[in-house]
Amino acid sequence: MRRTKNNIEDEVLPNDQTGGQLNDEGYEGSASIVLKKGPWTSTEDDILVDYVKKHGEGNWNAVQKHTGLLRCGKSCRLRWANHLRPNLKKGAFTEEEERLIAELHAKMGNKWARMAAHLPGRTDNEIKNYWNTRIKRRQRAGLPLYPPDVCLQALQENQHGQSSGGLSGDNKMHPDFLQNTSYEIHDSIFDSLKDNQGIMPYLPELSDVSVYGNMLKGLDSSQYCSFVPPSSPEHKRLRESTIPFIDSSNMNRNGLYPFDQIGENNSDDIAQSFGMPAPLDPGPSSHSSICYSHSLSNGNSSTSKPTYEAVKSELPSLQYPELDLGSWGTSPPPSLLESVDDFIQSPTLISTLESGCSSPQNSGLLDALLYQARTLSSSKNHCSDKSSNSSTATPGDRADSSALNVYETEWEDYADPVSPFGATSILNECSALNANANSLDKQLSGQTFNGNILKLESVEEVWTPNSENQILSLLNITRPDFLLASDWYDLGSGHGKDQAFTLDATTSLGLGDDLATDHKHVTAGTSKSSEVWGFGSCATAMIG
DNA sequence: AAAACTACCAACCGCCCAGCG
DNA sequence: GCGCTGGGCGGTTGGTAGTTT
Repeated sequence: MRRTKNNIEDEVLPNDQTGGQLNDEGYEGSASIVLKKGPWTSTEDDILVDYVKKHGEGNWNAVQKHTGLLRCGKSCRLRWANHLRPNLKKGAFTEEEERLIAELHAKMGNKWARMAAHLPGRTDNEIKNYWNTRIKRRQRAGLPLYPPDVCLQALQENQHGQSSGGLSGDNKMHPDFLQNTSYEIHDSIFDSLKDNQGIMPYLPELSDVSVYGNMLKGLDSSQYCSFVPPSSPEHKRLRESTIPFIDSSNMNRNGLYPFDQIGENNSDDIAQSFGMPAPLDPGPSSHSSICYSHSLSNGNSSTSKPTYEAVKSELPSLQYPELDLGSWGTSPPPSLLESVDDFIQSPTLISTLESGCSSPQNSGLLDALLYQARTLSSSKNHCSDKSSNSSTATPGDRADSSALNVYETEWEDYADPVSPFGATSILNECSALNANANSLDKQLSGQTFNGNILKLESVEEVWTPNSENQILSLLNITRPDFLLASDWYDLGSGHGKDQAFTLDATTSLGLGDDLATDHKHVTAGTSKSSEVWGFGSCATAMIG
């Protein structure tokens, strides 16, 4: 590609390049010099290589001075590091490398440079691009991003590592330590499960944001399935999209609150809104001020300690993975965090929602819900009653949604009529909340999901029962993310995204395996379906 | 066969951070 | 504390190749 392009440029640009270099050579300080951007030509490469041979690496800004190369130092550095330095390994990644990348990503998250250190001849950028492509490809194929054995290994290592102290709550760990305990996420997840009767895998038992975030991220994909180091110094890297504290002004144009602004307690509420019991009584810790840094999503750590600053999420290139259950095969559900950012950062999501909730980009919430539902159902067989009639769900579900029935029609257009289940209940809630969150605040308080926090502001600030903030919890499900998860299921339904979505949404309603089975039936015929739903057993097994 | 579309990928850019003087 | 430099990472761009119409 580039080579080709460069070759072409070599034919076209040399005069320009060489001429410019010659003319300007030695006058780097001149304001008239305009550094070149874009693809490198072979001539430029030669110049740079010669320079490095003579002067060695480093001091890249001097390259232009010494060679007249019209490239900035950084460009020279990148060119050298990514393309010109010796021992670079070109070509497709080998299976061994792929596996290693998966393992490393499970441990490190999106620490491409660190991963590259383990892959001689490969660059961070190369790995990143590969991974991002992998995410798309595998998710599209309905395959788990991480090999099962990698996940298991991660889990084992994590558990082993955490037994020595756990990481939760300590985001000041040295990166190396984090790396060594890179699987703490899993550990935390499962510890949490154990401690909490395994009811709500999402709910971090501790106020460890990273744990929570990673749990949400799950084992799904790249960042979605990455066992990102729970914490790292990089929480500082919170950048753009810092969302100020929640207030009405933060509602988007659709009247939806960005998930980021929702307090952690929402998860409980959300779970309850689906007829789920309050997953956990996290105790004081649950109310601990937690700022779920969205940065978790991209592997950047997160801070497990409470923070009072707005946080921004950093997502990998593929921030809108077309999640499919297959990717869950060995992992916890994908994180809601991604969905949140996606929603916030991607205007297309809004439009998509408006156009029918068919966005392929947001599935985190549904994944989470599905995961919850399955976990819940597996842990509580009695919940299977719900699954028999999803649309009606349990009285609790009904009760939760009943308040929202008023808005049911609003979502009819979005609900797939084919759906035999109560997917509409979710939709109803979504619409209801969306339409009149304030009015429902009191009604539904305590009935919203739990564990679906994407990005949290300081809980102490955000979560104030009976306050406006409480509304936010309800609004969790109003997020388009929640409705836009169809892509996960696209793998099974093929063309029927809407249908698939509806079914899955139903499943997410705590309907459990029965519905999962139904869904499986619906998606039958595709090799993906079994894999997708294999997740349930896998997740259960892991939880167990 | 050709156009249109899509997926993939290499490469680059911008922002940020850490280290150093 | 400030500026410089190197480095990391997310996101984007644009070309190529494959597929579909």
